[in-house]
Amino acid sequence: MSTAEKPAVPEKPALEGLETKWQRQWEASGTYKFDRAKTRDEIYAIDTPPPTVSGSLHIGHVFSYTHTDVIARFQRMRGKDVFYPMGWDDNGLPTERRVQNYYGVRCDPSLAYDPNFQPPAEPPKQPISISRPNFVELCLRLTREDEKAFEHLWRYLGLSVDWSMTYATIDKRSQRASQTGFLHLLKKNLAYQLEAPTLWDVDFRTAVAQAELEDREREGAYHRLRFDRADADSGAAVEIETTRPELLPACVALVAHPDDERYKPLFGKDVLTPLFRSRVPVRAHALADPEKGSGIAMICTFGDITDVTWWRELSLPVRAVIQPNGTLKPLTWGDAGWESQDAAAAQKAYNEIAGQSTNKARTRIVELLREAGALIGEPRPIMHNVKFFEKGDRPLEIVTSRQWFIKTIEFRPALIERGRQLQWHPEYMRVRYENWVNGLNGDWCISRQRFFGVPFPVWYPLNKDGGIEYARPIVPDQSRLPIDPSVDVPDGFTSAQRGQPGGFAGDPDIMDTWATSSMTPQIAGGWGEDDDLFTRVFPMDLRPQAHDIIRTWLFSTVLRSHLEHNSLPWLHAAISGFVTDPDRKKMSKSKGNVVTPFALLEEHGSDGVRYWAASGRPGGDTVFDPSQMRVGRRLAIKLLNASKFVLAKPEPLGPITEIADRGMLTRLADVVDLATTSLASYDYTPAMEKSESFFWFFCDDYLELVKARRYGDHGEAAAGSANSAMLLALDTLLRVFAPFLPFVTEEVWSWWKSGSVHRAPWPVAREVLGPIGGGDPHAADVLMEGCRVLGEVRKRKSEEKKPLRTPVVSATIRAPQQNLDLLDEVWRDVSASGCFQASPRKEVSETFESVYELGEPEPKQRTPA
RNA sequence: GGGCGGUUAGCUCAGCGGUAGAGCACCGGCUUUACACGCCGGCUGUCACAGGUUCGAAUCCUGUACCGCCCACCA
Repeated sequence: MSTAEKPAVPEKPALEGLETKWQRQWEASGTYKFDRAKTRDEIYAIDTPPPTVSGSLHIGHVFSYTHTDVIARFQRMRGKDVFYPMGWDDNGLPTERRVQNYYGVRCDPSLAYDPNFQPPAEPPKQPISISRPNFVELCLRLTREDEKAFEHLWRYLGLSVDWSMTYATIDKRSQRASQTGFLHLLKKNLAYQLEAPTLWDVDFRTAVAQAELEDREREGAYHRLRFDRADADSGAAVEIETTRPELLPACVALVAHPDDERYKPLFGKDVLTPLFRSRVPVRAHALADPEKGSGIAMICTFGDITDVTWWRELSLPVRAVIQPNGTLKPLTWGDAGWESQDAAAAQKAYNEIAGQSTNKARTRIVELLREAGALIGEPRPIMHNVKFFEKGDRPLEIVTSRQWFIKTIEFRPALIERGRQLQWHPEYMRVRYENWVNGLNGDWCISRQRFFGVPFPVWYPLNKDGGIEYARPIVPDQSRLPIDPSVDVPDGFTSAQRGQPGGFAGDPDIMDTWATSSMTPQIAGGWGEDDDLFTRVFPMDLRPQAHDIIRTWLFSTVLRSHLEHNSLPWLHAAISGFVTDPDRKKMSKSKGNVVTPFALLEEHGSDGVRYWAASGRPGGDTVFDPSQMRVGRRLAIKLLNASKFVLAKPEPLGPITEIADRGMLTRLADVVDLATTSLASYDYTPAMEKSESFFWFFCDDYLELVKARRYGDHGEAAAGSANSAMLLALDTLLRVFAPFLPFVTEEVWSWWKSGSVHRAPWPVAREVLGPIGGGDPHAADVLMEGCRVLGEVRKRKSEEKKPLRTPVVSATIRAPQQNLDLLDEVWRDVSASGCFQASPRKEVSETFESVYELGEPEPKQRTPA
């Protein structure tokens, strides 16, 4: 299938419509179909990031997914069978939130399923409460719509995905993999359940993981409070500073540094909390910072993570006041755990804040403290960082609840080692991973008190009194997975026994979205259900992703693979940066600076947008820049037109003998080598850049230089040499550009070749140099000298404001001997291209000060051949 | 507080030990038989700053400043 009989070169080639035309053709021909008959070493497997379908796609997605596609296309042309599925992340809170707003509904798990429920056409002001199954149905309905829109965009962008291999993080396969993985961990005692203080979002009313935290700067204030000594004989008081005085009723101790001379005498002694008159000990702990506040802090259950550490390490009692909804719980002072030297006064004070949110309670308790004389001075306003759930609106609290955890902390050294085995692109991103692993302060909490997600495949027996026996979970046989314990019944029970004493109860929680996403290599690779496929693709070759989710997605995937398979999930991680606006801020929906990607693809062409994306180096943030897209579009158009010119004579017409042709191919071979090296090392940017600059040289200098000869001005052999050389160059260039500009290269390829350029072999220098018997650096020097002189002539004509076809009547070329010698060898082409009417005088000179005398341009052109 | 990137022409960036580069923008030309969605030419810089290594530094080392980001037990 060398060349077609007659090339179908359009009269006026254009980019418009190529996206639609070729995405259809690729689908019809199965161009990107994965061939599962191949063995692991013949396969290049990609663990695609499943985009969150409930969010909208923005230009950042187009940017980073293009990078992956460039690599995929390169590897495919290198002969690998590319395993490139697409996933959709439809699991979790973002979907829930979108469904709530889109349909105007709220999930109420206590309601029964209504098979006839249909959401109203317009979301009502007052949300409708619906059952969990109804809610999940709406989630699935909406995500299906979103997924269609995403796929449409991806196809239009030209991602070379095998679209028969999509998965969604909520689908049956994902649920099965997710639940299987969980049960394995449970069996190996690597997953466990614990009632413990947990980071808690009071609006979503769910536990969240450390990886989902973010700091936000908020106003706060230092309040200096006086604690009296409990021993009657001592009047000396202790002063502490706190930003959260409303937690005073939850105070269980004071703490200072063991070496702090100021407080040493107090260690082991008791003090009384103001207002509530609870007796609490003064303790020593190395985490207390003598420089902060007054050097002594109050420990509450629980104000922050440090409180949890102190509480655990000092074996302090629990005195919790924050409820799951963020308000202070009602309680009776004087009861066990709530001892007070003056229960009546404590109760009176507490009643002022009970049931209130932390903010309101804070305001009120400050007034009470002031009245009681326990507030020293006035609160001093400060700005400080407060921990938030990244999707939340109010500061996180710490609430004690029963949650599932995956053991993480004990594997830190092994995980660091895994990170070192992984090849990072760019290399410095490894540091972020190590920072994260080293900073972990607890096991991974994977349970969420939400509705749309993968349920825990666990039931619990109920004892005679109907109490849940958490210590004896009932798990299903693997063959039953996936299951929903709120619907399915454990073996040996009947559904009538649900919730009955002596019966069973399903675990009500769902898994954190990352608990499922951390298994994308297993899900996409068919782990547990198509093990033949799995062994062919796992461990995968590439995980492409952005740097903001190293601590979540990348980390958790490495962890799960380490625990499940004792291996890395992939060999390479390619980390892309962000798209920023011109002020260097990340473009995001919340900042209101996003641009709809589809409009950009239509305006600049997918190839144009991909060109801009490919200019962003791995790991580097890139400015959103439509002018670069225009440059890419121009490049694509230039490819069409140059190809049309080259393909005017689509058959090689003879051996490549002319020196300019040999020089051009020699330079091209260098470009091929460089592009290959750069792409093979995941550094696609130089490949694009060098190919592009060579191509413009090819068009504007080389083609102009040999044009006349190619038209036959110097005989058939000379014309044939040019023709054969430019055909070979075009063939090579189309393949080099194919990963970056898949549409235009495929279009041109179709004019004269059969099959897809994207299945053509990646070019190698040997093939380019074969017809000229190897590289010829001298020929390249000759070519460049010819171009240099041509440049001088053009400059002269431009300065004289004359057309380029203006003849050079006479010339004196001054240059070093070496240059003059080179020029001699290519003079015929230079003379024709520069319109020299006579041979120039040549003078040896160390400087280049040639003189060109211009004549009058010929009024009439010769007719085309 | 610790760390990672970055700082080169108005803009976006390449160069990473040997006389400062590209594209865009801007200005001036040119209907040249592939392309006016084009072509030719021009203008533009104490390579953030300060030291050091070197025959020679944008390039290597040390420090400083600023920008962006990551991490941290921020009472």
